[in-house]
Amino acid sequence: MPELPEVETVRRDLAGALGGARVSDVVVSGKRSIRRQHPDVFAAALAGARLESFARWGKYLLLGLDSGQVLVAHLRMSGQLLLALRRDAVMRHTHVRVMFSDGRELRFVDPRTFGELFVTSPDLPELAGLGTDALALDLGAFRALVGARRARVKPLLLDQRAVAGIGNIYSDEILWSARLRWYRRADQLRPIEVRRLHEAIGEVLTAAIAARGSSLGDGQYVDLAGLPGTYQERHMVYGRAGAPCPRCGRPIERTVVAQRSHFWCRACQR
DNA sequence: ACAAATACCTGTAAGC
DNA sequence: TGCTTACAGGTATTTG
Repeated sequence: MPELPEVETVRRDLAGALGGARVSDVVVSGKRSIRRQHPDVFAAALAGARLESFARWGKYLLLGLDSGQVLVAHLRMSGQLLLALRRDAVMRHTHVRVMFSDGRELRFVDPRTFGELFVTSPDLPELAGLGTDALALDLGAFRALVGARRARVKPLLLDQRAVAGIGNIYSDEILWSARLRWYRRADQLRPIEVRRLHEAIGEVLTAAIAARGSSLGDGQYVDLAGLPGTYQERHMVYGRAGAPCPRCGRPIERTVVAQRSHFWCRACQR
């Protein structure tokens, strides 16, 4: 579910709420969420540590600890990080509770259990191969990347080894903004089209962050306080099959690309 | 060397 | 009112 804008929203919330907080205890009730290491190893690495920094790389959250290690979180499709008080009722699908010495706690809730948390060293060996963050790519680097890839643009935007952070919602919004069809080959885009695509990535992701991300009808993405974002109100194509294109009025189409829904406008995407 | 299919899960909505 | 099916923001692995 969450893509770069949603993860960035949670990152900012965490930085505002938990800077300097000290972990007193960790409870792992769903060990599938801690599958890269033994839950006891995970808990021991966190116990007594203080949260010092809050970074993001693509869709990964990187919480730096005063021990020098890093708590890594990926929400995948249905994961949520929620700030609670220890006395608050624990909702269904809560798999990990990171308790702080001041009575607050960070809860990892994840119905589909695809998400995960782990503690690792600051060189992040598990993230080797992850591409440059989508908001850190300047035009020159983006040109070099795109020019070297034969892939179609939509699969390329979704490939986290190429560019990190873009998922199914934002790839469609970006392609609509750049007026490009999904199947255009990256290395065959004209220079002006590469420029439009790069600009669209920055504009769409930045606007979505300002709106605190997209929350769809099922309420799966919420911020640290459990509140939804509002960027779904500004989706131009995603989830709007049959509705008029905001640019030209022709109906938005839905087609299946690489087993995922793809929303686009036949008239103004070329 | 690729792309496509599959697997991992639960919840919800739509169709019958 | 059920019951069945399709689909969902992601990604690692297997298959072709």
